[in-house]
Amino acid sequence: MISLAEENYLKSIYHLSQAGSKSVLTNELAEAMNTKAASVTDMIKKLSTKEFISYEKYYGVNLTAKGKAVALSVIRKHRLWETFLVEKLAFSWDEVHEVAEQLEHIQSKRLIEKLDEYLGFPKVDPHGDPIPDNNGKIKALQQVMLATLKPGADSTIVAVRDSDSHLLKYLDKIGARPGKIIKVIEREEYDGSMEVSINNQRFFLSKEVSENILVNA
Amino acid sequence: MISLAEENYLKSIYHLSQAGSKSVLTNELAEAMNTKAASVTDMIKKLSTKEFISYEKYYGVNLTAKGKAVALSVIRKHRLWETFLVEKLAFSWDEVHEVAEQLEHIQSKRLIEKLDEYLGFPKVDPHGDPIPDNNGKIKALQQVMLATLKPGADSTIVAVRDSDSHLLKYLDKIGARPGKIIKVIEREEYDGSMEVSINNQRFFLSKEVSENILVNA
DNA sequence: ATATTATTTTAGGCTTGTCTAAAATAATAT
DNA sequence: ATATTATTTTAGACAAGCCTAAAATAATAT
Repeated sequence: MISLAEENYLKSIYHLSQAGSKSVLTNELAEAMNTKAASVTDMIKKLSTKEFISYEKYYGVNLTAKGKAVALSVIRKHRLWETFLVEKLAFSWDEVHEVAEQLEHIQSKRLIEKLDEYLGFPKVDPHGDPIPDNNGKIKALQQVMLATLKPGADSTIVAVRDSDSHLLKYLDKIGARPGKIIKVIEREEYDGSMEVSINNQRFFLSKEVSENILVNA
Repeated sequence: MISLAEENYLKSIYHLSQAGSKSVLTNELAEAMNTKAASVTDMIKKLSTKEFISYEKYYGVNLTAKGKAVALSVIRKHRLWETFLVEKLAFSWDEVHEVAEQLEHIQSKRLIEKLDEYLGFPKVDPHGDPIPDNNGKIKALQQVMLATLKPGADSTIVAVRDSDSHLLKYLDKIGARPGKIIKVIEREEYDGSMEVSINNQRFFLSKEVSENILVNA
């Protein structure tokens, strides 16, 4: 008995608590959920009563084991559906997110088991993000922002952080996909931009872009 | 701008108006939607304002062209997803309905186009029901209830009316699937039950069952 | 240590979709 | 033609999830 809105909040809390290691604050969550702080407080209370999160007034929230399990199950579904859309329906990389946001809420254990099997039990989704298993176990990838690499370093792209469709389209165009090798040629200190090579082609990436590309540590 | 509840109402109205040829009455709809007449009246007003139905107080509703288009689009999605579940994910016939009830509300034109293509542009779903095309055209099958056939007649099963999972399981067990040939051996007048043969095996079917099996006219 | 600023919560209200109980209307039986 | 019964609508209420504006609390600056 968990609503769509509740699932989305739990998923967001999970992602935000992965980013920083502290409690997730009301305003952070409001921004992530595209809503107002007051609405977040309402929902937080509900989730807390249902014991999906622990909540200390004015000091943010943390997922309980129960809440984390829900979040990971939603993420699992999201990533399996994204894989399906790209591998089977020939969606391109940048088109899948919105649709997967809907599909992730379909309730049917059997469906997800069958889908997983149909896809050959994939370990990562098309963005390179790991797919949690049936028990909510997820392999933490050793990933760092491309932005942090020094000139001369080369590394494999494992994931893209933002799911903004303009970014994904751009990355697709220059061939910056998970699995690809990327090499840092030069880095400008004053604005954090860098020149890189992918497939033996050179590109300039702004700091915004290079912070969104995650590579092997 | 159409909600899940609205889509479900329109779908139900469509199905009910296929069954009988008159306006769909509030109580019929209430029963079909598993809700109360007062709730139906509320929703009917909203759908009427939005011009999905025409509504005469106390005399029931009819779909407008606009409303029919929505209903058929939902039905199209439902039937394509059912086909996917059975053909690709190896669901059995009787398991798909519930899941398809959820999947039919996913909003993405592109997804449905791709799914249709992936399935090879099927014309009927696993229950033998026709799949409306992209423009909402649906081929009306010439179908009659098995219950109306006379002894000696043989005919091809084209669809099953009720989607109750017990019924579907039972029909699956005796091999009564769309495409199969069924022959009426004998019919009891007093209770409407009949003896039939499928795959050269004989079965007794109650009137309830034989009214739910639809065959070629 | 206190004042200012930023964040969070509370209070009260809105919409959607549901409900029950009562009133209105239509259908049916005498 | 009128009374009874069945159906439908109205009225008023409620939960979920959101909102704005105001109040409370925490963080920060002096």
